[in-house]
Amino acid sequence: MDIQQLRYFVAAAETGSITRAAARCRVAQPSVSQQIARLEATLNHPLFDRLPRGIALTDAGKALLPRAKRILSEYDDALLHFEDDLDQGVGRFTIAAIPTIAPYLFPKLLPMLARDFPRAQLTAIEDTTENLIAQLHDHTIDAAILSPPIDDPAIKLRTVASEPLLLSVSADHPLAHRPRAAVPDLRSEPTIALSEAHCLAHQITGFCASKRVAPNIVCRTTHLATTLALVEQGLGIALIPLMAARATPSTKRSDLHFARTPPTRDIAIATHKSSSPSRITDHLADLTKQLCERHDQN
Amino acid sequence: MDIQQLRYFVAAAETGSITRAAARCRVAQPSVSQQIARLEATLNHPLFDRLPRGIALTDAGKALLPRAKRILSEYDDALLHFEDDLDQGVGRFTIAAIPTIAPYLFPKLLPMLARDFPRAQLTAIEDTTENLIAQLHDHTIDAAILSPPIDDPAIKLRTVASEPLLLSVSADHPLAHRPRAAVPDLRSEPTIALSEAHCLAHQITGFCASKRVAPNIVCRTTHLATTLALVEQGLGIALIPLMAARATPSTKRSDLHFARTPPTRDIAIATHKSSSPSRITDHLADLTKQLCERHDQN
DNA sequence: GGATGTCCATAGGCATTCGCTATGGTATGC
DNA sequence: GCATACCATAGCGAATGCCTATGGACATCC
Repeated sequence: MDIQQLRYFVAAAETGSITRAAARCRVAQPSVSQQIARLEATLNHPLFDRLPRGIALTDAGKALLPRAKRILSEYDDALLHFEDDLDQGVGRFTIAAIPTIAPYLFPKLLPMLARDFPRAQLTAIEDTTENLIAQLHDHTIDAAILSPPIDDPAIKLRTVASEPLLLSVSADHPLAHRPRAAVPDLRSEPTIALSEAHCLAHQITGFCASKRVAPNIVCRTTHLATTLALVEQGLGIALIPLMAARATPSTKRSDLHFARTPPTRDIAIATHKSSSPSRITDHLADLTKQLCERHDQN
Repeated sequence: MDIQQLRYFVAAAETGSITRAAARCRVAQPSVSQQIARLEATLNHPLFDRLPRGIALTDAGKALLPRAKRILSEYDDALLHFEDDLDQGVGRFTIAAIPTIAPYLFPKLLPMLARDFPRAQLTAIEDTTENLIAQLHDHTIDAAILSPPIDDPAIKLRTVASEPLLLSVSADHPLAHRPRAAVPDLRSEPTIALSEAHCLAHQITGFCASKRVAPNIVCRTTHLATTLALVEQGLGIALIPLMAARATPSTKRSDLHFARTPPTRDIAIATHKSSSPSRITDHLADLTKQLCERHDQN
């Protein structure tokens, strides 16, 4: 039983004649005879009564007809709408971001992506850089939003933005009402840092080292949200990304831009090098860029 | 693009490997490679990225996957449920009856048939014997309930019942309170007859001729319902089938059985000789027989 | 870094299948 | 009884599908 046989069968059922079915299908009459005979053999039931003037469905033929039509309609739809589906990004896509990005970008990003690709089946994942790279390797995820550097020749990076890190202090901290922060402010102040599982922790460490500042780390948290809460309670100061400051505004905190040579982190879309271009990934990059630029403007 | 190719495609997408897909489908690996390559060629898009360790879906592959699954599921369901459908009488069936039967049997018969074959798509037709025979010939209808004789070698008849004709008179007619009717009662009484398009009219004419009675026909109606209405108004008497009397009881009418040698008509299921046996037709015959016998018992 | 293993693609051979033309058989209708 | 309409069968050639064997690319292991 294959598609062709079903097509011949439906044509014969609808025209009531093998000859007319052959004409409709643009083949010779014996081809239809043969395929219908073969179909009857595989189903082990005659599908038509052979009349002197054409054919008529048997009970078996009547039972098969609606199913055959459904199969053919699914089949034809597939061929007809495949290109449209492709343009509209139909299919299952899984995107990911690191924990210092996901909670601040996904709430805006995912609805926008779902709006622009309403027929896509989107899944979002949050994990560390290391795990995301591994998942890109085995193609569990299609794209990851993370922060360079990534030292893996199999990973393709598209840097879409660069965002400053701000100095976040409690509202009643002496620095709170200064218009700008400066690197020396970091010195000896009690500082809240992130766990070293996060790349942001290493980026901050690198920045401090380059400025010859050794921060006085009094606490390490496993998530930026915790860091912010601790800052608000006055337990210390912290360097936080712009998107975190913008996404979780608070009157109990003051987030200061650095006056000069601010620390920054890049935001990049990572994909596997062997993946072919993807409309959704491209659009993900565009949207991420837009969102980061919007943060910068305010 | 055929079923096999789609099956290989889905297997490859789900296992992430052409080799594993081949194993799952119990064929050699090159067969899967080849069919997927062919599928990609017909769709004009690569469906997989070839990785050093397996394969991964492209956007095109992701778009095709849900449609491929739907096609396969319809296809597999068809093969799996075909026999069940056949047993349950799935399919479109058209049954018919002549106008002196249809209004009295169909209201009970069709619901019973629909109950016993809930998945059948039933259509009922009412037309004259002549037209029904023609429709049996071109297989527009599957079976017809009518009354013999039918003189057509291509039509197969199953006589399922024989019902008496009753003498129907107005409630205030002198005959109304007689327990039985007799043939002489027909003589010279004003009589309502059916149009000669109905076989019942001919059957009655034949009966009268055999009894040497020439009824005094004062009116011909095109439908039994009209005949009954006229009888109730006292415009004349009429011979009506038992089922009509039972289905439309009225206090304004009295329907008398004949004491001896009552006129009768047979009820038969007509099918085309070249039709193969049909569960629904068989059951139609059973139900018709039951209904007629129920009339007889009351 | 060379050997090994894994995985997919390609080549060539074999059997099957499909569609075609030609023809036969059967019932119908004039 | 002949012509017609319709389906089935036969036989042929082309195409297709699956197979085994092999090649090439990349990763892994010692």
